[in-house]
Amino acid sequence: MGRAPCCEKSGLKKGPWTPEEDEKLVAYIKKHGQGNWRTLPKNAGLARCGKSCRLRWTNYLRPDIKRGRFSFEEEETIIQLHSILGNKWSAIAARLPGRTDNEIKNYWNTHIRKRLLRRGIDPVTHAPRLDLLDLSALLKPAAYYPTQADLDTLRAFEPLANYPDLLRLAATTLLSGSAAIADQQQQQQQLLPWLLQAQMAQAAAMAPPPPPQQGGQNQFMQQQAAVAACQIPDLVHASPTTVAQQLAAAAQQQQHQPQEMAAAACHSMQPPTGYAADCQLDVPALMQMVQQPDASNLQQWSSTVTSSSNNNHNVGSGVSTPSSSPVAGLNHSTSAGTTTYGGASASSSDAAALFNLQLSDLLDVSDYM
DNA sequence: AAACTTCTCAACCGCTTGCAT
DNA sequence: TATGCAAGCGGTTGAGAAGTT
Repeated sequence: MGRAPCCEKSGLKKGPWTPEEDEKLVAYIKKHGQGNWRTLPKNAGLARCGKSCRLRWTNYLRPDIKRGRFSFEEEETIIQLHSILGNKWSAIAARLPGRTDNEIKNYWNTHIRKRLLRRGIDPVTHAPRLDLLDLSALLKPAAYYPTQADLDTLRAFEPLANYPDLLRLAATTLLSGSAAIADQQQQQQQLLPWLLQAQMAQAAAMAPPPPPQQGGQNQFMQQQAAVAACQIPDLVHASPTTVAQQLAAAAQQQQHQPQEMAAAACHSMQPPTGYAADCQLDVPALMQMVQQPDASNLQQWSSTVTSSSNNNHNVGSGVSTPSSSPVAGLNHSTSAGTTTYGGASASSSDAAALFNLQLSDLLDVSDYM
């Protein structure tokens, strides 16, 4: 249907409001109240469109608007609400008396967003930015040659080589353990479980919109991601049902608004209150699991994810290895302490040497920059 | 002091939603 | 059910302020 313009385009003033205009608008609304913004300008003697009047009133002239800097409490509230609601500025503003959605949006974009980025937190997902991760940071920065302890640390990660996403997760945990800033460390640790969920939701959402004839297949793949999420209850103590429901719901919307859906799916997974959640990543359990001879649980999970990511769709993780990455072509298999990469075999005792070659290949950071 | 860059935020634009007919 | 319209929303813009060289 054709849409009528919100106001007549000709003869209406635009741009900054003058004190006289403000006065007219305030006087009129005080006398007649709000409502019918279309006819208000004419009745109030203003050469403005109704939309402009409404905006001026709601964002600036309203008597209950709080002016001045945002308090620490307000800022914390905004961050927490944003982690839950996303860019729903009006919803956030509804919980901050005296603040307008426009004001909060501006404050977010000019202050909070930058601060989160500086802390290494993605302002969209509120998760640590894994794209900035580098496993080399696991080694002591000052040590040109890694110590035996460093190599042992890396060796412990060897079984994860076939699971790039888990490798990144574990790396994040280790990095957070050595972080200089205490609160950042705590935040990263608390965020990990939620991050795992969010990554999967994000990946499902970011998958290219399917052509009409392939819609069913795409939805199937996203459902598979949800199923995969449910298959790691030993690692992520969250409600798998909830995760699956959220992913499935998100997948239904994906055809229309993939970006918004991603954000919604991530936010709906509510990272822990001030990042405290009812789920926890059990890193020791993760390491124990991957060090089992057959690592069957991980294999099962990983194969479920990867089997649903054919046709170049990386459903398993938001930061899954791209198809161009060396790992995509790895012919990997694991068995009793031996890991095979593309036909080459190495025992655990050779892990450190092997990792020197493989880790950099696994973490192709440039793909995410 | 001038020129330039960066930051801030009020206002606008275009789209969506919800309601009345 | 389809249409028209008002109101609301979120993203973006651009002028002025503030900071830097």
